[in-house]
Amino acid sequence: MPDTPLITPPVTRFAPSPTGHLHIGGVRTALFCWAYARRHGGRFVLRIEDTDQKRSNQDAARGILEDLAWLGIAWDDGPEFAPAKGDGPAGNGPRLGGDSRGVGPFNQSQRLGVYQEYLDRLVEADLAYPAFETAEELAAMRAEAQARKETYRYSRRADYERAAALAEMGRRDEAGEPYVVRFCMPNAPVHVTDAVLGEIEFAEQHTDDFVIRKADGFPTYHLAVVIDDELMGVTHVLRGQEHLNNTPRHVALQHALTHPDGTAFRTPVYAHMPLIFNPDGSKMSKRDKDKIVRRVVKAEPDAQARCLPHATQQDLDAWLSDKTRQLPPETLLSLAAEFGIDLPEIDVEDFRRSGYLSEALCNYLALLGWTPGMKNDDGTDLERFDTAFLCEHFSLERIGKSNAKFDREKLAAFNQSAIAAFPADVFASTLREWCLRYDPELLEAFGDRFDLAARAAQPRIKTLRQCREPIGFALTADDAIEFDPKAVKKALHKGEPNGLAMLAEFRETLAAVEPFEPEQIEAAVKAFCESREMGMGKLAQPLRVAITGGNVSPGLGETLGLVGKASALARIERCLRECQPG
RNA sequence: GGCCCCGUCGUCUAGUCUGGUCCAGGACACCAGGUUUUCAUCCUGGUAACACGGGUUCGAAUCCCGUCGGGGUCACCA
Repeated sequence: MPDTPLITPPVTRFAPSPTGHLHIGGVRTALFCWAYARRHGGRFVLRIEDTDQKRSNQDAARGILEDLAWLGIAWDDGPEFAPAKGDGPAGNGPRLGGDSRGVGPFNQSQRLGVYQEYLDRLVEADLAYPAFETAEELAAMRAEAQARKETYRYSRRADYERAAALAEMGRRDEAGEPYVVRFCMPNAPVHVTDAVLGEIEFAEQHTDDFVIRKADGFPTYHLAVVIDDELMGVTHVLRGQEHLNNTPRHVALQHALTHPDGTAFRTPVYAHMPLIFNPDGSKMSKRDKDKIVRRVVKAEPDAQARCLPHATQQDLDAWLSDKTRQLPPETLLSLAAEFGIDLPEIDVEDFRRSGYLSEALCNYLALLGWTPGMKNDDGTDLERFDTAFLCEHFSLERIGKSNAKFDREKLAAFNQSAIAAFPADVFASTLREWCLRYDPELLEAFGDRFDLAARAAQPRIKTLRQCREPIGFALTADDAIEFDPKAVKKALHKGEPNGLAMLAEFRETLAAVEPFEPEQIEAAVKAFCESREMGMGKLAQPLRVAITGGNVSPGLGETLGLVGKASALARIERCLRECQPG
């Protein structure tokens, strides 16, 4: 279905519930909502759906704002937020959010009065009604239906007396006793037009009279979402396909609700996006992280003892015996560190910590369920692009219909090229920001050689976290380098003259190199080899072994420059002493 | 189980609406070569898919029906 020409600019919204960091699936939803608004000169609203008092918390809400800012997804209306320097593309940018249209507040918990107003009118018009069954009674009825192999559907009892029910509602309001309000689902099929999926008809007998006001007085998601979308002028609802079955409820509510002046609610354009799964087809769940750590902990014999510094015995036992239980993120992190486990990345924060760049993440995610459908000059499909491109070309009609599996390998490939594409100085400062947050020791360890370390690592890593690998030799003490016997044999013992002899000879030359920087070092090695009419490898490989213990390392100049002249000479001396044949 | 959605290489996908240009193109991964002082990068080449069965048609990945498979959802969670 083509996107209809838009007379008025669209308004999209992203409406997470603040129960933790932003889930990777939510990122894509937010990204598309934002891109769609930008593409058509509309507005992007961020709303916090905190109507579940038990699960919502303000730290999580704050975390989600940070996550979005880091990704460079800027909201026009919503909670105010000042991006910090490390917050990706939005860092040091203008303040995010605000309420220039006067449609806030944007936390649903602050809008209770609004919902109650609409709810009252619904009850008054007999489009909704109070219900007094207890949770136990409902559970019993469900069990009964289950036994008959039927799906339980709530509907108003035939002997329901409205006057008596309203009286009871009034009494309970006075007495502060709980009850719920249910919506009268109309007895007719509901048609939904979806920009991705097309026309869908939901037969009336499959949706029951659902709760719209909970016993604690809060609205349910269904009521709140419909009222807020209307009041905030939302024209396009992009969300995951898991919400498809909720849509007839929302459409029915839109038909029933009216503004105080009598005007009707409008139905927005819906676009339900395919879901994202793990490679094995399972759901990408925050619990995956707990699952993998729990498995390791259960398998380790002395696990309990090793866990205790990180968590109380009580919490641990509860967590170990209940598969649905989650440990606080920090605890999980320290346990993972304790047992050397790589946690699967699920939330934005996980990917950020693992050293993925927001550029790569956004690019990869945009491709999960959407393609620009354009070619590069060489005829290959265009799939590397930035968010500016996305904002210019995103369209609902090119959203796919089938679910996707999340492929970390491809993400890593995107990340690697994003890293490689940075100018050296930009990469160094990107890595520095990352280290500041996740690996300050590394920053400390390299000191004024940090930029060189970044330069050596840049072409060799897929994630920022991997930066220790190619330059790890520089973090080992000179006398702690372990010489790999195979490398020693190949590079130092073979040939005539052998590598050790080359090293002994080159020592003097190296000692004279000044300044001791990659370019000068490379030049010295080159000149040395040319003067003897031999290949660079004859000297380069022995040097590698002497400095790093193995035969793989960054460029020679970088490798030597990273340890510094004193260490380089010391390592060569030690190698000469300890790696003699026999 | 009811309802709803989906089904092209291992994975993400182009192509499906408007049937022929598709013995199906790209990307990631994998394999083989090449460049390079090692590694990484880079370059070249290769393996690999229209779920199945009917139908419509001169012709089907593309249209129709059925089967099978996958997913979502059936809460006082969102």
